[in-house]
Amino acid sequence: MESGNEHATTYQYHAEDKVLLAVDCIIFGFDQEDLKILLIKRGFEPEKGKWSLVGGFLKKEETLEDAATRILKSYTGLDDIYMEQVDTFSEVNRDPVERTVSTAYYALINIKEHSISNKQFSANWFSVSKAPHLIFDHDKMVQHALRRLRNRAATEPIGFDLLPEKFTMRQLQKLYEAIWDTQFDKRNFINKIHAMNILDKLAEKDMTTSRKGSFLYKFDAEKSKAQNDKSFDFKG
Amino acid sequence: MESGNEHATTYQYHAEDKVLLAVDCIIFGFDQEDLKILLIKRGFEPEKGKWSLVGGFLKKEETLEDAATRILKSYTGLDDIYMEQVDTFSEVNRDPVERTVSTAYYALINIKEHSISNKQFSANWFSVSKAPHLIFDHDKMVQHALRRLRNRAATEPIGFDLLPEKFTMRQLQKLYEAIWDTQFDKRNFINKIHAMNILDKLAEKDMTTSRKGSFLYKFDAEKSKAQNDKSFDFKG
DNA sequence: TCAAAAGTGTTGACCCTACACCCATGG
DNA sequence: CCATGGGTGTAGGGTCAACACTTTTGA
Repeated sequence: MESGNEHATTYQYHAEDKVLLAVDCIIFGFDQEDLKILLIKRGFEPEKGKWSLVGGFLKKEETLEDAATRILKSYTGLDDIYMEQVDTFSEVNRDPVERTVSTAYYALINIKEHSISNKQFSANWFSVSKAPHLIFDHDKMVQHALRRLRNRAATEPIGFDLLPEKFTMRQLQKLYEAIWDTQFDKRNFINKIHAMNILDKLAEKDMTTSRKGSFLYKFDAEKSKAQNDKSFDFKG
Repeated sequence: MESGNEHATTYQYHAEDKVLLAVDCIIFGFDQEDLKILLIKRGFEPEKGKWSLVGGFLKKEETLEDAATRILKSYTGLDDIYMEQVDTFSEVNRDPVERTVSTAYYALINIKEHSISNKQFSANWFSVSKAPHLIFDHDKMVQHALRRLRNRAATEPIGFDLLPEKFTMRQLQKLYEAIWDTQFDKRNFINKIHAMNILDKLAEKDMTTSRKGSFLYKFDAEKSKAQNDKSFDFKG
């Protein structure tokens, strides 16, 4: 139901207030070590030069998802990034220039496999824990997105595409540790992952990080699908 | 970050498209038996006379939360209902009249303790499982809200205020069964609830449903607070 | 031969599930 | 005395967390 002149029986949408609708993109990235977030330097007043999320305004003929995709690409060159909605922020004065409601989207990507081809806006990765303060309510948005990400990581095998195609258990563990900002016992971690039965262990080893070398694994989409109904439940 | 004329260094928000922003309220209620949802009859074209969620447009000077509260009150008389955001729906043609983006909010209330004082819009409770088809994308909104509600019920002691102040285990079980649309074993249910340690068992019995009578319980806010950190985890 | 990372199993505690019978009472 | 709903306990299996030592090999 949408109504305006409440309780009227004849109705004209055009009597209603219209507002600016924006999207802001919280792009998390992983670089085999830290959970990072992508920020750009705001190119106009107010708050020109400050670090900010990638964001922009919704156009009349696109969905919020489309807007997020378009805007992300236009500021960074990042393409084909699937984002999920986080929340919509509507504090009246969240943007000092003009009433703007903003819907936040997030994604988690592999830093190495996506290049920031547009350098114009100084797009840059920051450790989540060391990121600068952001403009407006963007810090709050990041917090919400982080919560959402963790929820997600707890219930679905998220993030195997953040790693190289072949990865070591150690790398996978680092990813989960970065997402949860904590440490896991490696034996328990491996057991948990094994129990999920969604990986293939390869014969190859990665020799770059130790003399002994560590076995490589691959995410197995088939297996994962087979496990789909069984509830995935990774608790930090 | 909000931008419009992308990549411009001087910037005027007013060049941007503005759209109508609506809120739709998914009000779940419980009547000691079924999980219900509150619908009203749409009073204007298009889809006049069809069942619809309670909804309306955001005004410039209010937050979405405020709008949800105002609109819910204006159509039903319901007051003091705390709603949570579900999602924002932005399909370009979701409303055939005009481009409208809508943010859905939900709440869970005790039907008996809140009266629908405004009869003008035929506000009516429907069993979630037997509700009529709704206009626009409202069915989808309800599905999202239901998912959110279950998530919530799984991780927090939700819904004790849906029951009378004093309630029986049987009633509480019915509530959880309604939310999850399933059946629980009563012994296991009681054990689980006891383990949470958030209820007081009273000396009184409710004699209305059986000859033996069943003990009444009360939600104990103190205890609940004490358990707060410990993770609550109710799995259907 | 040593340093550095990889790999590996077990035990105890707890939790969850499945399951069936007696109790109290009003009629 | 009986029909109805209320109440109760346990045993077995599975899961989780805690925990320390051995292996490999390049330098």
